[in-house]
Amino acid sequence: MTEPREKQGSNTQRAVEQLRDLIFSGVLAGGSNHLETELAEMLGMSRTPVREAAVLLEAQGLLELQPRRGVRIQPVSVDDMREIYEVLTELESLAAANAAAAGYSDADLSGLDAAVTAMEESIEADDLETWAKADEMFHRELVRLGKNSRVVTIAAMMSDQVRRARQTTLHMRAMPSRSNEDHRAVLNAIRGGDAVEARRIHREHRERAKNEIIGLLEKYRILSL
Amino acid sequence: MTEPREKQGSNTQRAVEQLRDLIFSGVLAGGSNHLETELAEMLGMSRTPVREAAVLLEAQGLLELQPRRGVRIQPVSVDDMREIYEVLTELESLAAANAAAAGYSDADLSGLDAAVTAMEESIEADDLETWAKADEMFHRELVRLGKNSRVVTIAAMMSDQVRRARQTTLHMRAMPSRSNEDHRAVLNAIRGGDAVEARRIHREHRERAKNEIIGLLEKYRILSL
DNA sequence: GCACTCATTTGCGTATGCGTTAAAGTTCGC
DNA sequence: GCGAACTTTAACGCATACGCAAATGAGTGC
Repeated sequence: MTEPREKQGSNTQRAVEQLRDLIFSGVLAGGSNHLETELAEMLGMSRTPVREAAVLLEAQGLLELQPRRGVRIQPVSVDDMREIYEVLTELESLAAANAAAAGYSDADLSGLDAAVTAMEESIEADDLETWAKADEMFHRELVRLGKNSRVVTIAAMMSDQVRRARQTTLHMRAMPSRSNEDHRAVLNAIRGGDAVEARRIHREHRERAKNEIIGLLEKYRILSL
Repeated sequence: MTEPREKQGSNTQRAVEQLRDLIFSGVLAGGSNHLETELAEMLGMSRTPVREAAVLLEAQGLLELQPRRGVRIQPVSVDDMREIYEVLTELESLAAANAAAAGYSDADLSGLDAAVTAMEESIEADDLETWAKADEMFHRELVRLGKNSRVVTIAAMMSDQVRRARQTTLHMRAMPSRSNEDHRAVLNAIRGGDAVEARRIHREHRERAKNEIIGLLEKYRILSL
């Protein structure tokens, strides 16, 4: 349940990072199979650390080890998306409620505020890429403020599982004005110490986000990513 | 995010199972350190599969790999318990609501019913061990009925993290009559298709369970397990 | 007695090679 | 031509060994 060990420079750690990058970017496509030896060559190291990285990434739900068929990159179907968003909705809403109950000062909430502001600016500038980064920052900061390290870890895991799909669909979506109103409203509820309202708003926000991305996948007949 | 690979009889799989048993039973005590070589000897295999098992169990939050200090069994503090129960409460309540909305038949709910009945019987018989098993079965079946595989996996992980503590405190607690009334009420709400009620009852049930076990730890000055 | 330096020990991350076995390919019979 | 049986190939799980570096212990000087 820990983050990958902070083994600065170990080959396993490097393999984890590089494999993640390859998975999120789609270079290693959802559903594709790759032998351990192939990946070891790709990453320029022996099979042992690659295998160890794969075990870890399997536990994170990003891939599946299939003996004699190699490492299968876990595709994410529409149903997977539903599941993932369901978990995120529950746990982030909990975090929002906890954050509201925590009595944070304005300084404590500056990270959230900065993310919302960055999103507002990127919407004005029509810059979806920057918006996406700020969006991610908002959600990460939100769960951090909820002060449950397990929620932080699980939410990160779920976000990772859905990352490729979000990246792939980013430019298919409308400019997320409504989304950011929600973010601002959640932040205000937290600032005002209203746990019930923070939870409610965030839940509705996440439900909308789920429906939007699933709607895109269905519209464009994307069965899985 | 997958269950450990179903590699029947592989040393890694065996190591995972045996280490889990040792951890849950307290033989490998929370906070204790064990070298990979020591564990390899204990399990009668070479270090490679032991290390692979440890990587996996680290990802499940049961232990931590500390270079040169070995494998540290993750102790569970009162704060950890709070976190774990918070996650379980959210996700199981979601599962209860989903199960209620799913329109299950009586046959579909027979597993839940059997668990509740077994608990009632073991309460009559003053048999806490049997009650604990039935309790676990109830919770597992509940999340299964919620039909979100990720919730199933996360809930299992959280339950594992708290397993030693529950086992250790089992005989310190009162006979759980109220607990089982809750179980019966949740089942009835699910049977009646009332998602809001199922969620509410289960949430209160889990809150009570959390407060009870934490109360025990604090009463007996048990700082961590 | 304490702090510093150097030498030794040892634990781990990794590379390599071997044995097992599943999968792929080939051959033969109908 | 198709299916079954046999053979070959190769991927993986694992054991072993090696090199690196962190930790420990010993010795010396103040």
